[in-house]
Amino acid sequence: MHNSLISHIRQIVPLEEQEVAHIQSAFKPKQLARKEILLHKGDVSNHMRFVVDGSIKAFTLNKDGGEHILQLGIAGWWVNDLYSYLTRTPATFIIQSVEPCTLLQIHRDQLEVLYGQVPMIERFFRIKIQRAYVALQERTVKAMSQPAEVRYLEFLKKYRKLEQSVPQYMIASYLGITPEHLSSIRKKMSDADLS
Amino acid sequence: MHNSLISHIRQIVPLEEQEVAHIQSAFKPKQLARKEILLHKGDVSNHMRFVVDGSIKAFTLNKDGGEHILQLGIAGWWVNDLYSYLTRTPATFIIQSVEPCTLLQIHRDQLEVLYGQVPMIERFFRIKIQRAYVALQERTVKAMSQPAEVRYLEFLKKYRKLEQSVPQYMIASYLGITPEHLSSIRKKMSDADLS
DNA sequence: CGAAAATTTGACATGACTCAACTGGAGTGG
DNA sequence: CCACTCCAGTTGAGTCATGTCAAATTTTCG
Repeated sequence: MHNSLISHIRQIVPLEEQEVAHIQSAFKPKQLARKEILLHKGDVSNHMRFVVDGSIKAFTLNKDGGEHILQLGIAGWWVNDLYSYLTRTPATFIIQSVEPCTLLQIHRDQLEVLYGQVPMIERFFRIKIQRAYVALQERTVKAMSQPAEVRYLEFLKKYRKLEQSVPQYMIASYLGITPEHLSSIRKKMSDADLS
Repeated sequence: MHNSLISHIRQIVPLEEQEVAHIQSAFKPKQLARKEILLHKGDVSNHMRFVVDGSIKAFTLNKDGGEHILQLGIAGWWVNDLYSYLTRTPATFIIQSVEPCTLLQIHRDQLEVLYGQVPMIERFFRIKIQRAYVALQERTVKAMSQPAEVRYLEFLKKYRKLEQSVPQYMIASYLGITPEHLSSIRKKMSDADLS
């Protein structure tokens, strides 16, 4: 069984050995091929999803068919349309694997049962959701106040691993710029390095 | 006593008459003069705050002293550093009145008591927080994908009243652009109207 | 009324996008 | 193993979006 989820949860809340067993049987593994769609726009998201391996994205499409990536996920990350999950309303995002991907997911109903067995899990998710909210606030402020180059540098600092796991044009989409523009930023940076 | 809070809550959850009384005694009115600071950066936010009248903003300062407004609030809105409130950590935002302002606020401890008296209130806040999250997601995507003129037009449609209640340079800050740029967008729009 | 703040205006510089062409690597089928 | 194709990434030219700065004008508030 995958241990990364357990150690991930233990970074935030303590767990008894017996509780670990409950968690491991409540989460179901899910394999995704490359570019497989996990959640379609308009469907209700009924699972919380943890990435064990591979990479995955959550995005919207504009009317010209262009992607706007809201979330990128690799090993150790949660990916979901949280609003759809919490409110049982149709998803506004599409969730799709980038590379072949292994997830652990738990259904909403099963999670309710798990809350009874492992009370700490409720705290764990409350904390994760709060952190997601504040991270989004920070990203919003920065998207509006900092030029793309600065945002890219911060991205590199924070998500070094992610940068190596997803193609560059998706990072551009995540940053809210065109692939060409990101390319020119990278060129400018490497030119500056040589001097 | 102010009734706007009660009718606001009743738009989302039903309330008995007795519950209304509990709510009204749990929330305390607070008067603010113009430009009065309600929450300093670094303090912990201990209240949920509902605007009865006037206008108020939540913002960060960059190193040059420039404001970045994350939230604007007028009558009928909630304004808070939600993360600080939820996690009892130091606030990253400053909350300050724009115009003289009347709030109704409830302390965290008092809210716990109120949850016992009026269970619907817990659902009410859960729904409000979820909506805040999805609104922020939408704003983030649009900040990165749409030009300032489009964002301003959407702002006008959604927040007509707000536009008349706060100075233009704050709207520019909320939109993530300079006051000069917003001014030129408005000029272009009014020029186009005449043709 | 007078001072301070907010808004407008215009000239200029930089950021970012579009489009088109090119490069280079990863399959794929012969 | 080679030629071919496809796709990601790069490059450059031209254009539009947005920021900076300074000055003029209007509004607000004491």
